[in-house]
Amino acid sequence: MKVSTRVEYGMLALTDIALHSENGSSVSAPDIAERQDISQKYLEQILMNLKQAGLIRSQKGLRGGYALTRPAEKIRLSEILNALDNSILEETDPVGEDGGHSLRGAVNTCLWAKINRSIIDFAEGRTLSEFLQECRTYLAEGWDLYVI
Amino acid sequence: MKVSTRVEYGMLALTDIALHSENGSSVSAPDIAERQDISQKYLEQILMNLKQAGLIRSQKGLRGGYALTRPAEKIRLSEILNALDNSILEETDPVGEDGGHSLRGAVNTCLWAKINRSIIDFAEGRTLSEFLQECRTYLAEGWDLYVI
DNA sequence: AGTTAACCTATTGACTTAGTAGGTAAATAG
DNA sequence: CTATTTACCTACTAAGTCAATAGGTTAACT
Repeated sequence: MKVSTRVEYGMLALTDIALHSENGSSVSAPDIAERQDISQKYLEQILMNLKQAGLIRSQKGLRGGYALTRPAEKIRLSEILNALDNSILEETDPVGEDGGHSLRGAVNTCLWAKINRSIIDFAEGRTLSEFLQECRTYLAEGWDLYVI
Repeated sequence: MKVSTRVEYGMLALTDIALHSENGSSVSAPDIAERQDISQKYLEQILMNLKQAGLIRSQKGLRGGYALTRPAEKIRLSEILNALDNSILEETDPVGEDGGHSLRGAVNTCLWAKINRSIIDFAEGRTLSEFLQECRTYLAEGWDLYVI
């Protein structure tokens, strides 16, 4: 499955913010864009999505930027995906125009609903902090994540 | 997650063929299109994909049509999806331009690779016949699947 | 007052999706 | 042999999405 750059950049941004903000300090969009090699203007739009979803808060002006509104343990992957992509976690409607009592309804019920359930369960069961932990593991292995 | 009409119609077509072909008889595209309410021309393209993938064989001329090349128990959902959609079961490349040793690589490895794994495992573990069984259950409950 | 950075809106080029359209080639029935 | 049926093939298109780019305005800090 292909993942959109919006989701990918959003994860990069959240990770960058989490790893760079010390005792509540903000991380600016230009800094994130520079470190993660993302178009700054595009990143700004993505950060707006994350803010609207309540995952980050912002501070204007010099030394401004973005910070998580909650500890990373309380940010679910599902929240991130919903903020950045309105289809990936969308449940298939098992009931079509005909009330679901059709072959089309059966396809949805028997297949897509189950695939979707597994994706949603995965996304709801994972948090940003778990991902950060895995990143730290990679860092310990000598990876260069451009984040420290 | 949104499923393409190509995949949806392909499943409908295979199901229709499986439920309508008796002792190896063929099911024609016009008949499938009529029963399942799909554009015939569009359906033809989809059936070509399924044929190229070796899931159905065809017979031209009057009383011609399509039939499964194998019993439904031996047709995996993963084969169907691969025939109709070249991205849904595509694995995320954990290694990017930089050899994967970046935050971007970590995102891919830690998240998408796992989500993809679960989708692929599901698709490889299921067959068309299991789906047909479920359809028959719905039929027994009085659904009108336009297939019998 | 000047700089920094967030916020907002519009536009664009490339690509994909979901078909439509118009044929040709082969098999069969009469 | 001919007409019909059906599969097969290729081109096109209208609409929508994606991934940015562009050009500003507003707020905060020094």
